[in-house]
Amino acid sequence: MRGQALKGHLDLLLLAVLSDGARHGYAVIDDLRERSGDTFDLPEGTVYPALHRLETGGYLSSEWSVVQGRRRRTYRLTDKGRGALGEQRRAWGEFSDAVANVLKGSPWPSTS
Amino acid sequence: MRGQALKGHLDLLLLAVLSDGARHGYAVIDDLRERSGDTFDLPEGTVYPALHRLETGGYLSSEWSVVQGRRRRTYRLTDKGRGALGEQRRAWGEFSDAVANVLKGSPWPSTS
DNA sequence: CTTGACACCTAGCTATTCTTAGTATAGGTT
DNA sequence: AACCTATACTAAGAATAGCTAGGTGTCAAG
Repeated sequence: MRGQALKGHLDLLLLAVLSDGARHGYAVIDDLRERSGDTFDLPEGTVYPALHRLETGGYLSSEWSVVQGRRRRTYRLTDKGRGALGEQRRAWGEFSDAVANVLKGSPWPSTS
Repeated sequence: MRGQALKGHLDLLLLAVLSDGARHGYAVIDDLRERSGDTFDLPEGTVYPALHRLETGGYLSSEWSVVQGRRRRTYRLTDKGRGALGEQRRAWGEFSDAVANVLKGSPWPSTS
């Protein structure tokens, strides 16, 4: 997963993971990696700022706690966030269908 | 299709359209719009520079002609371009599968 | 007491698309 | 003739947002 294929789709992924239940940032990263079969192994510098942005936008709320001496910030989807997830899912469906339609016109190479 | 969901996927789309046969830039734009069901209605300022970039990279070759008084630059996939298309298809498949896997974990909203 | 996993943070860079504006021909309309 | 629309290409700058790279600190294992 190099390149910037993620652009514009990161929020969808984060909201989706958090719609499963509240999690702290590090756990979001782990979950995303596992659920995607190692395809999305995102750096912290990508995920933390994105979570902050989503919270600022009112899509997430957060709460601090301390577990075994380590501080954690646990994020939870707000109603607005849940609504946004639905919209982003819709947009993803439209986008991926459109790509599929463009691709299906052209032939596959001979199994490189 | 607002936002920058396209980032990182534009080359794939252009190569796919051109793998169907040589076309000039304007025709690429039209084709993309039609094939995607109006989802990808890209501005010229997006497509032309991208075609130049692909040609500079050796993925496309171009040829000038004049049709009804208007000059046209017709682009054609090179072998390198065809190889890149295969690789980009693979990458798209991996990407979209990964997104699907992340999404399927979380529940759908109640049909907004 | 050093290493590695856990857990968080931010400033600045970079890549790429989009915006905006311009050139030019052909054909139709008023 | 003047004007508009569709066709067709181009360049320069703005804007977005993810990534790099660096930093803080805790805990458990070797």
